[in-house]
Amino acid sequence: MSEVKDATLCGNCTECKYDCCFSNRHCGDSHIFGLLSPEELHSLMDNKRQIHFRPGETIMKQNTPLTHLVCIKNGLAKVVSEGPNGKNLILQLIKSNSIFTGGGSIVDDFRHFTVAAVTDLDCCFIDTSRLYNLLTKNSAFSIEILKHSNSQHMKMLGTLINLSNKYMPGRVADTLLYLKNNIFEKNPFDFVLSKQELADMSGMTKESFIRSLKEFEDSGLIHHTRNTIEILKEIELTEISKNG
Amino acid sequence: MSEVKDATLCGNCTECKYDCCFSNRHCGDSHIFGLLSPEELHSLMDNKRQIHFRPGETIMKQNTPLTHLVCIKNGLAKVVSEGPNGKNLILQLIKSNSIFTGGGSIVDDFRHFTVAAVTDLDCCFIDTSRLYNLLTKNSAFSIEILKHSNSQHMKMLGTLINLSNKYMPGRVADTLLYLKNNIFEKNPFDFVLSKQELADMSGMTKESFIRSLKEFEDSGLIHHTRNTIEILKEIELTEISKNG
DNA sequence: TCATTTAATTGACATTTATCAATAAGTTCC
DNA sequence: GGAACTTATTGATAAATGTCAATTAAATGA
Repeated sequence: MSEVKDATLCGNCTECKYDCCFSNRHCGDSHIFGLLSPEELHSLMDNKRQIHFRPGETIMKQNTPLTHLVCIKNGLAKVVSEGPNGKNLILQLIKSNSIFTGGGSIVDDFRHFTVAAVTDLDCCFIDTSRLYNLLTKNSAFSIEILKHSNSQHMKMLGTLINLSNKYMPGRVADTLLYLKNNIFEKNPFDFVLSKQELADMSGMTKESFIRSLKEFEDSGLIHHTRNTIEILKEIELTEISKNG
Repeated sequence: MSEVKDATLCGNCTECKYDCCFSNRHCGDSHIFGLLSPEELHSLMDNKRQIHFRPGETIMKQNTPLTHLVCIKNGLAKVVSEGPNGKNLILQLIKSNSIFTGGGSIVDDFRHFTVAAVTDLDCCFIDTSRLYNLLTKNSAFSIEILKHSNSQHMKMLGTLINLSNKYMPGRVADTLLYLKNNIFEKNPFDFVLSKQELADMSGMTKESFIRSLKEFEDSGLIHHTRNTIEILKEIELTEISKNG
């Protein structure tokens, strides 16, 4: 983890014009930061720092105090719930231009998840107390934050309900479709994730994941090499996902 | 489902003094409604109606449009995710004086869960558009709503992570401790829930739940009759819950 | 009260999934 | 290029859990 050159510090607004949250004024699909006035935005971004992470590095650690939100400029991150007995569950992946609030914000102010870099990644940290301060001042902004928060949790619940309702093939199908349609958005796609990580996304052991993948390959539903997966029969795969 | 006498309609503020959300001005542990001015509260409760439900009746049905929030005055409700293949998962129970927003509010405005009465139950419905209207006007209120929303989801995620990380004995132990400490708050406790429902809370079949319960009985951890459960060794049970 | 229905329990068995061990393939570093 | 290490794969087996059928107990309603 290494800090980037001074220019990324928002000393004044002209300089940070090209900075992630400021330049395009949104994170992900919800245009959260677009609702702020230049002054408000400045107050939020004032002491923001952009940090680079290497693959595998931890960005936020579960159970530590939640003092900052993270805003991902580019790269891919994973949200992991570290269970007892070393059982990890990857709840979601976070792409470029996304803000991640971490769920516990406002409630108990500690992190319920670990967030780690999957690829090389640049992100910035936003002081939660500055954010909370804005919530009282700009209601359109706070509604957008509420919306973002609810949206995140609904997605996460979707994942988790899938995990507890479906057998392995359904869960693997879910993971593959999620990777293709939501994360990499092409087919075939290269994946940076290890088989262990894919298994952690699917709530199973890596051995089981590999076996399931092999069955899909044998049935002609997918084609995979070491680092790429191609979905050949998406409809059938969707059907498997539905039926659990 | 039957509507109660006119007095519960908030025609004017004097009359609804004893009504759930108005009289004590809070729902559950977060004093959400206490942050509203009398006028704001009135605008929210204006067309509120209190409805009685019989055990088993559906209060909100999954996948229907989310037009109202529900505020439970007394009785016990269950929040159910209805999965494919008829597999239900009870995500949480809701006690008296709780507001339930249903998660999808503001985001997609349809219900992601079914809510059903477990016992006889009185609740009132609050128009979401009126609530959203207040969000823009009263920032303290909207922050409290955000807090409540986050809190709900964190609890739900806790449940679901338990479900996907633990083996059956751990999940059953969780359910028993949850019932004792969070819902009925006494020991032994009578439970109104069927074994099927307890199994749905624990993410397993009723047969598996019963077997697990029997093992706990044989080990002297609990004592249970048809409709009551007594936790005899809470520390051991907590240990089982932790170890999965 | 008895007949009918529903819920709870038990047992035998099949299926799903994890675990452990062994091997193969790829990476890294010198 | 090769040793040391990590990751991926496969197989054999055990453990966890679900399914199905049979039985018992309780609740309901005429």
